[in-house]
Amino acid sequence: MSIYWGTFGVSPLGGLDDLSFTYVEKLRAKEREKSRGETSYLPLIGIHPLNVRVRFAPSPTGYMHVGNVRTALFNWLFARGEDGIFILRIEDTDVKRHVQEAVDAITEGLQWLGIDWDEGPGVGGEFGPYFQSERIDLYHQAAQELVDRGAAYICRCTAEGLDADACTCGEKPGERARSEGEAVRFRNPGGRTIFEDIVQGKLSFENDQFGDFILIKSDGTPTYNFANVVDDNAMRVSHVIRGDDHLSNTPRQIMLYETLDCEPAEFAHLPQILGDDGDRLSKRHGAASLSDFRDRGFIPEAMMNYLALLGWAPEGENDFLNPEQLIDAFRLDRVRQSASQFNQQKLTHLNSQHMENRPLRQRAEIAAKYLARAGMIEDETDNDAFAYIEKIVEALGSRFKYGEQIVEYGGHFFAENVSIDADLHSYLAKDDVRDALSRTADRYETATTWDEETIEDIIRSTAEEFDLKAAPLIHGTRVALSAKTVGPSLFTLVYLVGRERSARRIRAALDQVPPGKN
RNA sequence: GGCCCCAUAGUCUAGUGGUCUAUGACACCAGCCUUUCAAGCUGGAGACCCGGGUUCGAUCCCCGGUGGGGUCACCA
Repeated sequence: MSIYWGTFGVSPLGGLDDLSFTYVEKLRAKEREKSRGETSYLPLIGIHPLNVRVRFAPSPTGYMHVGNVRTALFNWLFARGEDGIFILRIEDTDVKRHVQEAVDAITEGLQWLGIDWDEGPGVGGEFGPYFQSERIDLYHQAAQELVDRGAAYICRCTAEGLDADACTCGEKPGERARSEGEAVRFRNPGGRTIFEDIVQGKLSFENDQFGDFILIKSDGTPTYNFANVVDDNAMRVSHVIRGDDHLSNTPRQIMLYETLDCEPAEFAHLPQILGDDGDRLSKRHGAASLSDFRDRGFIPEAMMNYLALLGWAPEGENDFLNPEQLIDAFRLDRVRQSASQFNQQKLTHLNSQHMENRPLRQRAEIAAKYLARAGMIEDETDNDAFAYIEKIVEALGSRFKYGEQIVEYGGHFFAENVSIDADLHSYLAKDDVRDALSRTADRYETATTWDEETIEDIIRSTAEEFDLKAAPLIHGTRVALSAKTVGPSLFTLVYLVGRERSARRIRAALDQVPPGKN
């Protein structure tokens, strides 16, 4: 008798023979008895004595969909919170050759977000390899084991026009091995599969509906469901946390666990993430890829915070959490069952909150990067330029909510002139304002000191001189200097634009904008 | 269509068989602050999908309906 796959046996894959499984095994046997006759699996939430081992198992598609990122995040939060192991496994059985860039997109995305893995590409681990394309022999071994036992059979029917029931080519158990061009089918035992999903609750499926599904395709590669179970078992995965689009794969997988004499993992199926229009999130929504957000200057801790809030909520009323707090607060059994829509406004809000927690220097570095990218500064590492950027970012304060925004709010600091849109001309139309503006330009140039106090004094006293309130002069100055009605404190703005340049911009603005009727 | 899942404000959500007159956040509106905007503070508007049943009492439990979603591959 060969027990390659038994939980207690010596597995050629895992190499561990852990007798501590005995306790839970007994309890589960009891549960099984209760649901006699049916293929039933009821996990024992809360008393699982195994170490938590979870995995994120993406297929390398070339980019990181935010839905997948959220799945990775929940796995990671759970692992970190339970002192467990987080595994990264690449499901590339379908990929003809190893696509390095596609794998890089995954690892770089995770690293950027701050998700690290204990086993997987780059770090190894004792349950490797962690690329399915390198585990093909293992799937064949497992499939042959099932064929030998009569739990699966070799099928050489052509794929076209064939449903499993019509395939009559089942051999006697153990008769021979699969040869080139043949598929291996699972012999569906029928009955029902009942299991308790940590998120979705108790679920029940009729097994017959899945037919005799394929384990090994005729080209020799394993199907998703089969490779998944073989790997999850070999890697001792204790909890399978994945999107709920896999819900109906679960009974198939549990059947496989059972016929392989393995203890199924516990399952937690996460609800979908939808676009802001309620449709499935896709490229069409502009930002379905993690890199879209990274490129626009959203910061990882905010992204993580927001993603964690999709389908899950912490206890209490505070949802502004850093990664450490998320790990602390995260509970798998508090995950919701219904889909949620992705809301960029909330993300933006959280991003600005997390930005405020970053030291000025870091915010300035972010700004420098985007200014350089937009071609507004030559060299983002230049010290003088950086010192200036720091002052601008400081002045902008909470207005600077994510990286890309610096171009809009701060771009004019790096230009000689600004162009004033017609709808802002009214700020510069009145004669008394124009005269006062002209006067302040002169006074900037002749001032003996140059600081914000001096600037404020010039503006307020000039306003008085022309019998104006300070506000219209202030507003006119802002438009003349920045071509905007919003921005930092005006006196800071003048100071940062600089003495000569402020004077030049004011005069240029008066030239550019024709006087209007008072 | 079969199977499966889901249903609290525009969005993300908390919540319980009875002070639920339903929690918090984003967005929205108003006020305060202020030179503008942002931020902040204060206040405001805004929701338990529908119909039955169980119950003294249902947002909560059960059934049905409706709506939404997932899945039905030799894709993952």
